[in-house]
Amino acid sequence: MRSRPVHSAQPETKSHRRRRGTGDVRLNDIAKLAGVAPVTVSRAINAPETVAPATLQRVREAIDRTGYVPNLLAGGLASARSRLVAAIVPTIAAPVFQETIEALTNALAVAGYQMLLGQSGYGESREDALLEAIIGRRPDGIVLTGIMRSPRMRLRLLASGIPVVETWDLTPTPIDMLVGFSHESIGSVVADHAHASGRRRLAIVTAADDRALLRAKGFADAATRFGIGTALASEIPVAIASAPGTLGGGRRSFAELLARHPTIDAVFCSSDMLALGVVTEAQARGIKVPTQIAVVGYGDTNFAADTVPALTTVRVDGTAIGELAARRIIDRADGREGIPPVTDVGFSLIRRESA
Amino acid sequence: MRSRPVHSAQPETKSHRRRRGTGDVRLNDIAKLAGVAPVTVSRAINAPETVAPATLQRVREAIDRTGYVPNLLAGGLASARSRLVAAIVPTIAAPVFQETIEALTNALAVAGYQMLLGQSGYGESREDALLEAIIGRRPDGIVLTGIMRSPRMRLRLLASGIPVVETWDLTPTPIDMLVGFSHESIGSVVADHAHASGRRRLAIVTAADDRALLRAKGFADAATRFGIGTALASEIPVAIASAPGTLGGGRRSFAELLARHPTIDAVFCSSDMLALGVVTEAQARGIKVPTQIAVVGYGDTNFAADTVPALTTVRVDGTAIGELAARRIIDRADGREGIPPVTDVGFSLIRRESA
DNA sequence: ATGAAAGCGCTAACAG
DNA sequence: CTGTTAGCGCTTTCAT
Repeated sequence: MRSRPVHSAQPETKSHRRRRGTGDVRLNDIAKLAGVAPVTVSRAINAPETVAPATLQRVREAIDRTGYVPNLLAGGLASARSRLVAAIVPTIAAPVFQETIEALTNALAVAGYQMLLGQSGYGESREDALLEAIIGRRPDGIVLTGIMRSPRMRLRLLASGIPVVETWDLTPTPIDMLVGFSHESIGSVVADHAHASGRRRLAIVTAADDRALLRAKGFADAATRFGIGTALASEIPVAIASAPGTLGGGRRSFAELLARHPTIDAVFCSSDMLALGVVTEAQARGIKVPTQIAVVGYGDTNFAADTVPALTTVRVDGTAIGELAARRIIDRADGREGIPPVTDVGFSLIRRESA
Repeated sequence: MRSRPVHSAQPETKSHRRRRGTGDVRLNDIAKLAGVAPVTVSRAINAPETVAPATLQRVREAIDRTGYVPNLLAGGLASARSRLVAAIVPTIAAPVFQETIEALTNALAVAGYQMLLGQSGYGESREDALLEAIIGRRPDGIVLTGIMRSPRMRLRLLASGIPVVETWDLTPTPIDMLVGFSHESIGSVVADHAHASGRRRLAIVTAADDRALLRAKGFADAATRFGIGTALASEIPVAIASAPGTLGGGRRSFAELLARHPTIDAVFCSSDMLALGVVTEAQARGIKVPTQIAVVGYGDTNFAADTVPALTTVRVDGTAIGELAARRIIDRADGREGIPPVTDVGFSLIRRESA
């Protein structure tokens, strides 16, 4: 089967005929080597403070000598704590979530947890299988980027009894816990800014994505309250690009928008990449940004400050979201009380040159 | 401890005083409901073709009725196959690896495996802990993005006996299996292209990253073979930006390069984002691309085709890498023979407008 | 095609 | 502080 060298020959220490797992040295072997009972080794590893220093020393030596790595599958089964947290993202390619995933992975690693990563963005049937596979691992928590909309899945998650943190959104009815912010508020704040800057013919370029559409809605609603929009209609012109937003998508959407509404003077984009596309297309056509048209992005991606002109955008602290999500799960696992079910991390409008 | 509703009350079916895991319904319960032995339920789930249709039917009904989800921790422990594959990336933020991770996750999910994600980019000590945690889960395979350089870690991986696939690089001495391509060849091919286009004063903007430096080396070596470089010296001017490469980093590096070597006529960048930065800085200074200076990127990121001018870049099929890596691991797990230890997926130079 | 028995490697519970 | 005992929930082996 395998053909690579293995640490040492199978020790026939114990049973009569048995199969054996990948690892060759077990807790028991360490116990024998150190001259203690297996439990003591377990304690030395998981709760060193409950073991006498001298014993600890002997156990540690035995571990170092053998290169023993505890089998966490067995540990998880016995303790009903897997020290595993599942994160479900629509797709790994979405750069907005990266900061969150990165912070989450780190915070979990520091606390001795591993992260199981799943992608949900492949239709209902696959999503069902994904959830099944995840629940089957009995993770100590599940972090969702974006709230879960499918009622079936929500029910399944609830029934599983596993702590769930939904993120990157705000909903009055979270499955369990939530760390996010209001997308509609963002749209509203951006519209305020455009209005305050004297813009009156607003438009939207957005990716076809639930949360992006929510921001667009907040923007459109606010604009409508101001009584502004295109020249005649009170409706805000919208161009929808396929998700995820790309530079090319931004260019094409802006071109399309311009063809239909040549007089627009501000565009709110659902991502910085789309915004950069709009700026690129504007420059290619000799339209001045921000003089003739203001452009606002979303995400404060690492290029936003260095484009020409520098992008005005909305920043969300993805790192904070990841860290808080980790904290919520760990607190639950530790049986802590009084964990806030909903946390709003807010956002900020970063004013640069493009608007 | 937990305060959310749980599926049903704890069934006191079995033991005298016992603790219980998260899930409430077990294989045994299904067996009783369906009127069969536990093994039969196990078979119905893992090898349905070995069970009589009528029996299968009854078992499936029982599963549907209860919402039973098998405990994979227990299954993994008993079978010594965890159906878990670990992927280790330097950081999640590196966009080049996204395609690979995405393809890997999918290919694994389809085959019934889950992916454990770990970040190595946080220094030796953390890397050690990471590896320990991963090995402890007894994954059926480990995929490394980039080869592992630390000898300690290489040894540890080897000793674990777990199948390993190194990716995104080519080395004569892989730990186990490898799916990658030659970074030096890329540099060499780009230098050829620059030379063939009549460029004679070449320069490099690179992130401080092992593989990027390898491409830079290939580029510099080829240029030296042509006897070209700056006006006098045969050394190629290099500006090093901190990893990961950003648009701002590209702008600053290019400015620095220009200050030292005002006559350069071609720049090879270690990422498309850096290349976009170079183009941006050039435009801000009124330097024409490609007329006055040619710019080549790396990655063929989704914006490369749509910038002005469109970026000439190097494309690597990250999806193929991910899929092949998954295949290698699954083939190993299935005990297949004749798995190629090294696979070179190659790359291609995408000629667009910037060079 | 189905079942009985025996663990996989670890930890919780209850002493001492 | 340390040990004994009894599983965690599943799959393997061997038998029918």
